[in-house]
Amino acid sequence: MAIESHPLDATFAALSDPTRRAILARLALGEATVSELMQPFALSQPTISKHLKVLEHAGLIEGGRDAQRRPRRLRAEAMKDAADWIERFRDQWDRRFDNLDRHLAATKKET
Amino acid sequence: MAIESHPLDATFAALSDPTRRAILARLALGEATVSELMQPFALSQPTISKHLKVLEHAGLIEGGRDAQRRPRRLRAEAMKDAADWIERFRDQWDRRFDNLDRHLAATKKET
DNA sequence: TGGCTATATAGCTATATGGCTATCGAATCA
DNA sequence: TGATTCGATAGCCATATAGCTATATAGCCA
Repeated sequence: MAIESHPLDATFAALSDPTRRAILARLALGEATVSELMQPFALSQPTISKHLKVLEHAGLIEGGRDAQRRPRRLRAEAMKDAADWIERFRDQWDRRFDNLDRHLAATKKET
Repeated sequence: MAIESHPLDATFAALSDPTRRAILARLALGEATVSELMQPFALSQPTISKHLKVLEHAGLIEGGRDAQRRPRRLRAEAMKDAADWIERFRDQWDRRFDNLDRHLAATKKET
């Protein structure tokens, strides 16, 4: 691993777990407490809290407080950074540009 | 981890490493051999090969063969799947919708 | 105060990951 | 053929991660 890690490392790593993606999908509908978030899963509460910590570390969520509850909500900026990185490849799939690219690469090799 | 893993797990996990993202960026310009791909990094050849295997397993690249060379090229479909997943959150950042969302959540709580 | 509810933290285990060196296999070239 | 080049594979190590149970902390309520 590199000495210093890029913010996108943590973002994409956070997105690589299905439980965390489901949590994010839920939070897209509005903020939710830990109890609410753990509801759909057959996982222990500490496990969910750990996932939330990963998401928070990646900047994908943030937490408030409401008495003894710690409602989490989405932070869209980190998601946007990930989206922006992927967007650079858009033309490669959008316009079947990958086929064109292969053709160009093959053509260039001949010259 | 879940018993069966979603394809997106591997895709996002592959994207979480800066070396692999750099490799993908390079491949966006056209296909390249292992020797060419390892050039920008202070990493051993087997390490690069391992990264390539991760990318291939995630469906993000594919390999051809040209004599004893194994040129890799991008596979845009997997990238598109990742993009599509993230896109669902677009309105959350695009139109400052996260602020509106918070307002709605707060309002709903009052009723 | 005492007890209940909501969440965090500690500490353990098993597995996955990223790095390395050493070595093998296959194709090319002299 | 033999040497060289390109790349894959094996095997090792250190660290990170996902899960668990047990326990601690903090706020609310009777």
